[in-house]
Parts: sequence; C-alpha cells; structure tokens
Amino acid sequence: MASTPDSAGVALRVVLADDQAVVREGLVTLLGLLPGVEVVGAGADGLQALALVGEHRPDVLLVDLRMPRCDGVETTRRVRAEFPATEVVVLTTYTDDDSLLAALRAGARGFLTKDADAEAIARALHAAADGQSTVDAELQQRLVAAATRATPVRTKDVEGLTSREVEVLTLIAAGMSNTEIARALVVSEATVKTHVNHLFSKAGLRDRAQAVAFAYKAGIAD
Amino acid sequence: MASTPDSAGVALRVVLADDQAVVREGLVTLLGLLPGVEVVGAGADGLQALALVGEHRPDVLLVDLRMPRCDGVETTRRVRAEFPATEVVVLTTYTDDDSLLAALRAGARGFLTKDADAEAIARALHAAADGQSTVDAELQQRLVAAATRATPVRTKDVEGLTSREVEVLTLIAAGMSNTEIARALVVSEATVKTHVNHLFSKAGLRDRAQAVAFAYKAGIAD
DNA sequence: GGGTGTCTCCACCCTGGGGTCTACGCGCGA
DNA sequence: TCGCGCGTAGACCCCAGGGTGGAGACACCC
Repeated sequence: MASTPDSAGVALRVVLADDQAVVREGLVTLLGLLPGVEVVGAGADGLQALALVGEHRPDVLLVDLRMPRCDGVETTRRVRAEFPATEVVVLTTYTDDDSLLAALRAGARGFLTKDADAEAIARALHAAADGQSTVDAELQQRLVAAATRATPVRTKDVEGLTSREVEVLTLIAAGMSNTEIARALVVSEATVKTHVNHLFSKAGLRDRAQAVAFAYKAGIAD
Repeated sequence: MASTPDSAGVALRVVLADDQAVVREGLVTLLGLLPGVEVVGAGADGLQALALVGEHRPDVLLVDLRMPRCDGVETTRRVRAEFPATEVVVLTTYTDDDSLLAALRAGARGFLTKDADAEAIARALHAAADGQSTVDAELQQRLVAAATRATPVRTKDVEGLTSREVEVLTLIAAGMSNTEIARALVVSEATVKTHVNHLFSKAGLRDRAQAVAFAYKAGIAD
C-alpha cells in the first residue's frame, strides 16, 4: 500500500466538468477544501473537459452526464481512449438505467448522484484512482438486477446430447439449412438429418424453430 | 454532509469474519491502525459473524466468502435480513463471476479482492456505511458486461414490421406451428402464412428457424 | 468376444412450410 | 374521392424438413 499518489500525501489531481456554473463553482470550492484533493481544472462542457485533461493529465476526471457539446458518456469514452491514466467518475442528477450502463461501459469508474456529499465524492475519486469502482448503492442494485437477468443458468439442459448433436444444434440456431450444415461439417445431408432427428427426440423438440428457441434458452447461442 | 458516524469523528464500528486466523488477525491489526475504524469483533465463520453482529450492531460487517458453517453469501443474506442497519462488504481471494453476483444479490455493498490495501478496505467500509457500493474495478467491468448482455438494444430491429407481424413473430419464436398460431390469433391459417411471408421478406429471413433467432436477438423473445 | 454408443450414410414417405398471386373490407390521410 | 397500408383470406405449387427403418465402422468396456 501507500503506493498511490493520494496515500503518499500528494493530493489527487482532479479536473471537473459541469455545464451549470453554480454546480461547477460549488464543486471547485467543496473539493478544494478537502485534504488530498487538488482541483487543477474545471470546464463547462465535454470538449473543454477533454482539453483540460490533455493539458493537466489529472488522476481523475469528475464529469456531469448532461452537458452541451459532447456529453458525459462520450467524454468518458474519449478520455479513457486517449488518456488511460486518467480515471473517470460520473456525477449526475438523472439516474435512468441507460445512462448508468452507458457510462460504465464507456469506462467510468464511479457513478454518483448529485446528493452525494463532499466526503462521498472524495472517497469515490480516491477509489477510482486506486482501481476501485464506486457506485451509488441503489444504482448498483439495479446493475446487479440487470446482470442477474442476463445469467440464465446456462447449459446443462444440453445434458444428454452428444457433442456432435450440440454442434448441429448450434448451426441450426444460426439459421442454417440441413444442406448448409452438411457442407459446414463436411458430412452428408443424411447424416445431418440423423443428428437432427436424434436431438429432436432427446430434447423433446418438434421442429427447428423450437430447436432454435431451445438453443437460445440453453445459452449455446446468442 | 457530516451526518454519518464516520464523518463526525466517531469511528466506524466494524465486525469482521474470516476463517483463516492469520488473515483475521492481520485485518484486525491493519484496520485497528486506521483512524475512523474500530474493530469491535472478529469471528471465524458465518455463524460467529452473525452472533457478533447481533451483539455489537456494527456499522459494517467485513466478511470472507469462503467460510465453514454458513458461507459469506448466506451470512450476507441473513445479516441484511436481520440487521438491516449493518452493511456488508465482502472480501475474497476467489473472484469467479458467480460468487460476485451472488454476494451482491444477497445485499453486499462492496466486493473487494484480497490484494486490496488497508486504505482501499477502509474506503469501502466508509462508502458502504454511507450508501455507496465499492467494487474492484475489474469485477465491476464484468458486472457491467453481464448487465449489458441483458440489455439487447431491444426492438428497433423490429422497425418496419406491423404489429400483427410482430405478434406472429413472437409466436413463431415460442415454437408454434402455423396452425397453432392461427388458432391462437383466431384467424385462418392462410392469414398466418401471409403474415409470415411478409415478415420474412421484410426482415430478410429465409425460414422460421432464422425467424426465431431474429426474435431472440431483437429481444422480443426470451 | 459381445454389448453399447456414436458417427456415418442410404432409401422412402409425407406433411408442413415457404413462395406467389389474387382478392376483399376497412381506416386514414391526401 | 381516391389511393394506400393493413389485416384478412383462398388457391396453387414445390421442396426442405421431419419420421422411420436399416446398416456399416469404430471405440470403449465388461
């Protein structure tokens, strides 16, 4: 430990971006009062933020989501691409699921709502610089819920099918005809039909349409 | 701000649980040295942890995932259910996706790997008590990836299809035959075939197998 | 050696599905 | 008023796909 800039006593260098002057100035003051944080720049939109990051190479960029000229998500993406040493923490009033996910996918290390206090913000900034991601608990719950939906027990329905049958099934799920599958597997069409019939009876399927649905549910296609 | 116990100068009361004595003692020492953190109890398994939480009502429980008698996930679930005022932060060496998701679903507010330093742990503890969730950045990325998979841009591929066609498509994706669809929609089979042909040509599909795949990708079936 | 399972292949049958065309009633906007 | 899109419907053709039965080759295990 004690290897990070902040823990060594050197202040965390932060650039912030928010289009509302009041909020921006408020943040500058607020963060400036905190030990361990040094605000080295503040911009009013995404492009300004990018320029400031390029100029100061801060440890963290604290950015609002809604901004004119290049929004928070886009800014995040660009900063992560062009200045990977700078972590990004998003601060926003709007907490709809889309922007949350979009920002995190763009590479944001934190996602705070504007009711966070100075301490919480400071913590998130330090965490980001230190390889941790801090997200408002409620939003994190939504994220977990979304991720949970995406984890459909996967496979093991396929239990009982031979490897060849599974192979055929995936090709069926890809929308291929028997002739195409035969060509792809370099076997005769008769063979493919045999496999198809076998897997149908094993899995209780009636036709390839049901097979495709089965494959998707089993998670062997997507 | 300054409304949380920690910010008021009062130390964050923490109970920790880890079955490995070395790690446990190490953590007690480590956390004890930190200002703002007071370790009020340490247990070797889930049941001990539960008892200690019941006795001390700490702000945060720092718990290992792998433990004899009631593992980390189960402990988390019970603590959240019985002592909702106590937040839970999970600390683990194993970072497979399943346990991550399981722990967060059980109500954990943080998820740290054991290579986290004292500072990072302290930050996560304070964040948890303050309504923030702190997750190791790499793990957070996996979580986001999982959540993203669950959000398949939805619709807009379906653009161009009439409502009736979409309706037919979903039934096809459910594995129904034309006759079944006709019965379900109370129309003649000829009508169904017409809709089917229309949607095939509109969406560039060759047969119902491809249609099923299309439906899944478009997110109108699952 | 015999049994069992998988992969391979063939022949035959037959139905459902896909392609095309035509047609009618309805609602809606030009 | 006319045209257009949509939902409805029927007729026709044709073939890919699904069902059945049989069979040879190879591998594995008892």
